[in-house]
Amino acid sequence: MTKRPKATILDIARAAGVSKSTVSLVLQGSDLVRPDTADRVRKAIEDVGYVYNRGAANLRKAHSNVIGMVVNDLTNPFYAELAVGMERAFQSAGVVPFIANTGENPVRQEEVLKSMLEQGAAGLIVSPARGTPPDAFRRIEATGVPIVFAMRRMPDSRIPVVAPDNRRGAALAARHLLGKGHSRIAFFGGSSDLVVYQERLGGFREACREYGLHDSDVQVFESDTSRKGGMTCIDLALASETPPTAALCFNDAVAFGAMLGLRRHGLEPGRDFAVVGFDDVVEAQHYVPSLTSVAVDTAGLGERAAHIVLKMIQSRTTSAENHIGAVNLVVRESCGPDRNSARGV
Amino acid sequence: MTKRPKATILDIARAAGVSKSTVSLVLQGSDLVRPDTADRVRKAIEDVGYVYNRGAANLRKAHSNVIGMVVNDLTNPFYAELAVGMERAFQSAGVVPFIANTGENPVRQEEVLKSMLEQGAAGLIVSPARGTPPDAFRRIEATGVPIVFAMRRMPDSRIPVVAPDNRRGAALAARHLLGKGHSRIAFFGGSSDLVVYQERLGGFREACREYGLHDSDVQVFESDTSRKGGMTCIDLALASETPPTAALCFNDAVAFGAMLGLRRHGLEPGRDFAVVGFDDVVEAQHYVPSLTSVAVDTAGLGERAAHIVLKMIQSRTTSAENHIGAVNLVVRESCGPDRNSARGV
DNA sequence: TGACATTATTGGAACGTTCCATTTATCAAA
DNA sequence: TTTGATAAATGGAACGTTCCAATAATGTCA
Repeated sequence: MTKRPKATILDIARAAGVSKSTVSLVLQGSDLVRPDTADRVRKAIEDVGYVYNRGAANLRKAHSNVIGMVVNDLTNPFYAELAVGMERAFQSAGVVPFIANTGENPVRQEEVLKSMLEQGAAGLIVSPARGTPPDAFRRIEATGVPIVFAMRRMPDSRIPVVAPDNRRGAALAARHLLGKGHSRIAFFGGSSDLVVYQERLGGFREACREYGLHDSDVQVFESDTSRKGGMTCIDLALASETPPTAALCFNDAVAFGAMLGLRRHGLEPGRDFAVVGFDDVVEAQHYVPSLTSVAVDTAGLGERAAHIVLKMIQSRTTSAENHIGAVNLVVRESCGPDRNSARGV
Repeated sequence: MTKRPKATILDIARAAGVSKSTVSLVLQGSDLVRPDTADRVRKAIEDVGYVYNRGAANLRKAHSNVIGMVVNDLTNPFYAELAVGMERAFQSAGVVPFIANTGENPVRQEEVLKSMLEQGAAGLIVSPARGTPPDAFRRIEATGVPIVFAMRRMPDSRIPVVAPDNRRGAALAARHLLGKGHSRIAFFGGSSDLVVYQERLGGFREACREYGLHDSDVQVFESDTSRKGGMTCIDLALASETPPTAALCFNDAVAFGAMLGLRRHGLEPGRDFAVVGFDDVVEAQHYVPSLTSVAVDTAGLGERAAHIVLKMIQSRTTSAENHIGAVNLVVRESCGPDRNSARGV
């Protein structure tokens, strides 16, 4: 419809009878311009329907104001929550972050990161896709753009990380299960190419050892970190010679899947088989039976990550402390009652 | 760390022993440059770790390649699915969309849209926040940037819309319930400031009239479009003098909430009270009881919307046909058996 | 009133790219 | 060879902003 070329700072200057420099000052909210002139300029801006050209501005300015968050799976409510936490922090800092989804696809991730960089992102928060090659972030590190990993991390990278205390969380959950008297216990879901997996499994194994189980006694089933993956795990577990009676799942999605699978086998989660999840997504408490899970304060970690990049940008550094968030086990129905009625709660 | 100023096209030119124009041509994949020269240039690009400055380019070029999707609530899996559908379409077109969340907040939405525009967005897909003022998009229309509404729309706006056939979907669901013999039936959730609400409620009422019910016979409870809202609705409904025996819910979130609420009242959804949702999010089939819902092909609509903006951008027009997507009722457990055992099915 | 300090305003260069009009290299045919 | 045509490469202006140095306007005080 509107064919007229978009208005620039010069058009405004003309309309308000001032120079482009003055308009620029007004745009930046400088107090070097007399209030009534500023008003006149603002009015002109309004009148011509001017839209600021950030691209042009960034050409001169040191910093752009775009911050990108690259997440591996937006359909997972867990990451959506993370994104929302970050947004909150950014909002109060007056910046609008751009979110991009990689759908757990390293190739897509590459494209997305490239695009963010080209757009002149001032900072990046990334939860890397599964299977990201080790050198994927070298390029970015070289550019000096502040970047932090959230929730997930790369094997040995100097990029700061914001994540929950996976090891401790898993140990907490495992101890709870073991304390209930389960002796054949399994770990469901995830795969060893994820650092998070190693941490969680590590914590799990640690707790098992504390209770005198050998590594060979605990069964571990890798799978997708999805509902489907959880169903696969339970199928395999129940088919084994000595089926476990309890499982800690890599995340809540896997746990939901496992519970679904149990029902399919005619077993009731909680009563016949104890299930514990990880992440404590909102659904966990509403599910039937409600899911015992390790709460990690997702949104809080998101906010934290946002603050860290913001600070990195401001102090133009590329390094920061890692932040390992506290975790706690929230016990609900899915982990069932004590097995060994002799023991305490 | 890296303090060296970032490389420009000129640095590459120097390194490759050509002119900046040649580098520019290579960057654009032009075939006007001799293959071996192109290779030399590409090598130089690689060597210096050059990152393309899209801002600078857009200053000269007509179109940028950023497309924004502004969604009202990313934590709602329904909208996350929508976003993913769009991404798929954009990906195969080689563009990286930027997602921004408004969290159902019109003020935030304003900021987000402004930012997208300033960034030079070539096109926009928006599902407007609840309570968006009627003139919120006038600014954007004036700029001539292609924009389409997805899932939600504004009262009377000429902006093209991609949405499911809400009226028909609601009618379908209501007829199913009425056909089962329910005569006291309610509509749960949503509020009249949403066009979608009016459409769904309209279809619902239409079906009720077909079955001889008066408008006064059907009970309507407005609420948040969330789980919490659903719980409120069921509380109110059960407290009424003539409680309904079935409800169509504004969306699946409300339906989940209603089912939760029912349990709290000692009633079993499906058996004691029929619940039908809308949108058919992935959880619907996994819930216990599984939720009968109106499927709208969310991701498909997302793709559709993406294609439409893409076409609008290409043909530099600001108008397009609306797209009303087909819907169908997927019957599961939550709507229970027939009431009147004399009747069919 | 003049001189000076202070406050407001301004012109021009620069940012990194694209695109057009040219120039230069290459190749075929005469 | 020379010529002409075609292919390849190039210099410079332009895009819309910021920032600096410089100028113009205003205010203060003797």
